[in-house]
Amino acid sequence: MQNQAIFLMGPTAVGKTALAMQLAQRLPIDIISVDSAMVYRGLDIGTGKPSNAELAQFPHRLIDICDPLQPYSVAQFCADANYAMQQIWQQQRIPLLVGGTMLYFKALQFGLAPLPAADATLRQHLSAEAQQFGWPHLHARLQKLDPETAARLAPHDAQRIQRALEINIISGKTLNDFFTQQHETTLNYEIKSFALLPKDRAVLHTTIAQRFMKMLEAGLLDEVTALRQRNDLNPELPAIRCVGYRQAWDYLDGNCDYETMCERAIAATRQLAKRQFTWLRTWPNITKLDNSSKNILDTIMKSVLDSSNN
RNA sequence: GGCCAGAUAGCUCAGUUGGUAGAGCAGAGGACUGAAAAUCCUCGUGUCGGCGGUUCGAUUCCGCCUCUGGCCA
Repeated sequence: MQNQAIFLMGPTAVGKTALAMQLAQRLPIDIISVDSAMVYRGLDIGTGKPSNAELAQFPHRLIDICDPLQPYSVAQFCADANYAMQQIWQQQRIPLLVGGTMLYFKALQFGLAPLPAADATLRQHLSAEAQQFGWPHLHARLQKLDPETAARLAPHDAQRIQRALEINIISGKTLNDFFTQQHETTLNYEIKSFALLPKDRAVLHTTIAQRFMKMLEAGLLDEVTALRQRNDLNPELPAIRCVGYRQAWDYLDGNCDYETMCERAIAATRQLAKRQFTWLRTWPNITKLDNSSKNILDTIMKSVLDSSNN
């Protein structure tokens, strides 16, 4: 029997976590979180992490594995997730990968090129240079070092220009040099992919707004205040750039009023959901499920049990 | 009640020396290889508050009205 894994994707606030726990109650599965924000310790309320009680009943791997001071990465995720899946199969169980970080799913399923790792010092230098001369200036520099990549990047795409330069400076090679080394990954397991989607966008938008208000009631600002009191974190860090945390941090800096902070955080959440829709719209071999329909559990369980019997 | 300032895109506002208008935000679509809850690209027709007047032509000038601020009574 071939190993199998269940991938459960979907935009923020559709109910992925609740569904995952329902499945865990009915099937021999272990949950792996696919979420670039839940990896950080101390970011609980704003990331919609399951409660301690829920985590005790349904343990999630890859939650609370990283300090907010240290950036997590897609490559680290692939290593961690593959390791976790091996463990789960050894126990004769099925991994359920659930979350909304679509790049992580993509990298896990389709692989990554053997690129050099991030270099914090080099990034600092490049950022300082960009601060002074602007990203178009660095884009022009990339044009000389790696014209192919420069051609497909916009002059203000700070993050990708920085990464492309970083790779070139460290290795002397272009991005395409690495991409051609990337051979198609052959997975030793079968993936069952599901997308949990809302029946319509307006409903999701309402849920998103209500959910943020509940997060505030649950003490989101206290949580952010505690992070600020560490004195070693700053808004440039990936953890503090997370939706909700970034806006709350800015509010606590005194840069906007409470109402504006709420509006911005909710809008940022909607925009996150929109980007997740874009990934999902053309995702290959995926079963799309309406989160308001009754037989979601049956659909997934039938699909999983069918392959187990083959 | 009188005076003044406003009324323009879903929101905040700019503008047209009279030729039917454009930014930011929101929204929509898209891209995405070690920061991805990130980063970036594309998309702007709306009785220019209402009714009249002047004019070849009014969102723009004039009058009245409605509404919203502010000041004076």
